[in-house]
Amino acid sequence: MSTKSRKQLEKENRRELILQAAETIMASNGLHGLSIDLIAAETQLAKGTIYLYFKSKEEILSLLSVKARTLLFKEFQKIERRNISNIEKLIAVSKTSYLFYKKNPLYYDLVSLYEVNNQLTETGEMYQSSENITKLVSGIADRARKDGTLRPDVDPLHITMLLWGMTIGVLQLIKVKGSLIKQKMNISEKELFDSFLDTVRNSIKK
Amino acid sequence: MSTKSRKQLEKENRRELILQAAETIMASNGLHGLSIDLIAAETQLAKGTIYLYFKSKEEILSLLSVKARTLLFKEFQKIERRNISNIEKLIAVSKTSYLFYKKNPLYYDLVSLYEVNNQLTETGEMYQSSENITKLVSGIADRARKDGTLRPDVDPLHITMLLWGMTIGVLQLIKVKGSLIKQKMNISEKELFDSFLDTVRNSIKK
Amino acid sequence: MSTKSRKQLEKENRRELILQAAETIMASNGLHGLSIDLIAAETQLAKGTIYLYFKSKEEILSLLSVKARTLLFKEFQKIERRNISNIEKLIAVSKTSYLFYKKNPLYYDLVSLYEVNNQLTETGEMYQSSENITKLVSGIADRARKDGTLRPDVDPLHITMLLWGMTIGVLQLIKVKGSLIKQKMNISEKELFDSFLDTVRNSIKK
Amino acid sequence: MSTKSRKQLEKENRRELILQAAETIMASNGLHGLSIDLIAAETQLAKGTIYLYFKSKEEILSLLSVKARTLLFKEFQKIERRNISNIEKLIAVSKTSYLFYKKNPLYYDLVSLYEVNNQLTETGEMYQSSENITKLVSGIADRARKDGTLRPDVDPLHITMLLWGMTIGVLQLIKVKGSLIKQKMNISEKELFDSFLDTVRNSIKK
DNA sequence: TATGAATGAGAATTCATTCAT
DNA sequence: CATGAATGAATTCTCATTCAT
Repeated sequence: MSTKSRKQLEKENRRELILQAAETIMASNGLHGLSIDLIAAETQLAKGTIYLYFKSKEEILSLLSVKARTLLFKEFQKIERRNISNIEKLIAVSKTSYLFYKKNPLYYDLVSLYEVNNQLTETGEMYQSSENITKLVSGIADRARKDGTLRPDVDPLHITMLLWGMTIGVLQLIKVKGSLIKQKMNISEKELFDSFLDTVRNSIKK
Repeated sequence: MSTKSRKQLEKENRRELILQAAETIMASNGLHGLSIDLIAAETQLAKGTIYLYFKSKEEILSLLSVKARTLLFKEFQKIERRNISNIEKLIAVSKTSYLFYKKNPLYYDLVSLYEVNNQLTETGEMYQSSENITKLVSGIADRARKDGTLRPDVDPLHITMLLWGMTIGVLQLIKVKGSLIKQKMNISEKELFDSFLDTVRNSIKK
Repeated sequence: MSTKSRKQLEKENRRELILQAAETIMASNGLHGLSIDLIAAETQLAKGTIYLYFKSKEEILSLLSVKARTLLFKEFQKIERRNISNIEKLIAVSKTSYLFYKKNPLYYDLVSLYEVNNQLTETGEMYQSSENITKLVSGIADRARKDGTLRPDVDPLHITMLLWGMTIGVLQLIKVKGSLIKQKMNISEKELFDSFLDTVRNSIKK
Repeated sequence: MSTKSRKQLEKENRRELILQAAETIMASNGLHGLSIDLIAAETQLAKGTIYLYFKSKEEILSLLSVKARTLLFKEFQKIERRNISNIEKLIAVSKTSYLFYKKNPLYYDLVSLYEVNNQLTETGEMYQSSENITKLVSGIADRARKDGTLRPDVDPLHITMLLWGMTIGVLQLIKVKGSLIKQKMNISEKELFDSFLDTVRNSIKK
């Protein structure tokens, strides 16, 4: 489809290399532990070189955030192809988010970074990646409404947003307090999240 | 119970003074706008003095977070005294969180700071303040279970944690994306949050 | 006189292209707004290529300074052809400098750059362009001396240098403080410069 | 008059130390050769310490510029007390500038820094120091007008500004081209400047 | 010749924390 | 207890110049 010159490809490789390094660093230092110095050290590149490929640190974060959302989006697309009811697809959106978080904690952080931090300004691309997810989920919700599996008093667009918000919130809870909950209440992450899914199901299923 | 010496009391006054200053600063500069320099300026104390009362900037944030939770806890206590069904009290927990967020954005940020940021380590006091809320809410949930207004398949402890997680998540969503949602989907904050309350109600009411 | 090979000519074209680009950039960004990166972008040449034609950024500035002086020199040549007394021609040198400054602020900056900044080292070519102006002006001064219109106690060579120095100084004053002078003292640029011309006339006219 | 606490004095000493260091550096590296790093090295202070005393590098430059102007101003004040005609006092302003430049080339650069560079914004203090000089000189010019020694067609305010501009210009010329002029034209700095003084005298003396 | 990726030494500024007084 | 001067590592970003291809 796209015929890229060798130059172009090499450039993209470098970008990818740098993004990889940024991921590695964030994976061990946390989102806020990223600095250009560390990226330079990790990639064995000069500091200035980083700026040949990205115009600012924020751009790097942005792109990783988009990447993470895109990956999540792809997971969501797989749901669409499953042979389950639309209402179960909605539930699957939450479930998939959970699995995504378990598999890629860093990516999950990146997805929620811009959901949680209102200092940063979303770029067009970021907005787009967010929009894609919204559209996909609201599509499912619409169909669930039409096939009568969604409670009639639930607005498809509202539940789309709420599902996202609630899921992010519960995952944060698990992430930050998970071990405490396990220890003090003897509730495992898995159990708690399953309860969440039941809760959601109860609230939206006709 | 505890007989505090004059010194002890003075020490606590100073601590209070410093915390107040920190609040004032954050109220106008945002959570990230807090610095020890600014606290020193605001309190007219020397920078070193701050460190006599608090071992780090993080401790100050911790304590304010505790304070914020305590305030929220007090709001929750008022719910207990209301003449509504236990199930409605559970809903009221979410609703109260929303009102609290609208009234005290700073406190709300402080409450969620440690829910959202896993770099920071919770102190015993912080844990306690969190525990208080949990106990209060789970108490309501237990009673709702006993009086039969809570769905029998909903675990009171589970729903306690989930309610908290979901609420925080939806409030974050509103906070960060609220204006976008209004603009693109023409859904007001209030509407969305009301939908959330309905959603919760649907999912827990027998 | 000089028979240049095609290569030589092409090389000169490239140099010219680069110098043009530098001018364009400085015209919109100011003298300090020039960078090799921008020149490369403007010329569509690679950064390294610039260094094949000029050994440093400083050389480019030097040459533009020469060009600017050459342009000024040409303006001065027109004075020679005018049908006015030699003493008035000397005054016209200052006047012309003012008009040149108003018309080409960038060129004027370039002319004075090396008059004002002693970090930079003048090249032979730069010296020559400066020399040309000096010779032209001192020629006028000599003739003014011979035809008796120049005060006899004024050394032609001295006044040549001084006229240049004073003019540059007054133009700098106008450039940097012009608006302040207008505002605080209500003296317009034009008025001030006319006073300067009168001052000069007074001091050199017999 | 002013009773300063020991603290205050020490603080001022530190500021003075830093300013001294800045001067030393600029004296050897030129005005543009100043950096916070170098100041830190020269003073044996940490970089951050510099910022305890000055809010920015620009403030340091500003203050040195003010200092230089103030020194020059003091020299000008001595002129007022001399027993010479007002017209000769005006000439003495130029002469004094020359001597000041010869004695303190760096200070001279600092005085002209803001006369020559329109990037920088003058602070109130800077403006004041400039104003002081202007007032002093225009006072002399006014008196020269009143006692009839100033040409009646010369506006005192105009000549005040022009004298300053012309002097700066001629000193720049001497500074940048002085050795060249000596070499090529065999005119010494001193001679040239004396010619300048004659020129000024011719133009303003009745 | 031409390229342009890579360099890396700066640059200014911030700020939590320490420690001698 | 109280001070506040001092620290210095960290941070982001720039840009003239070089050099392998």
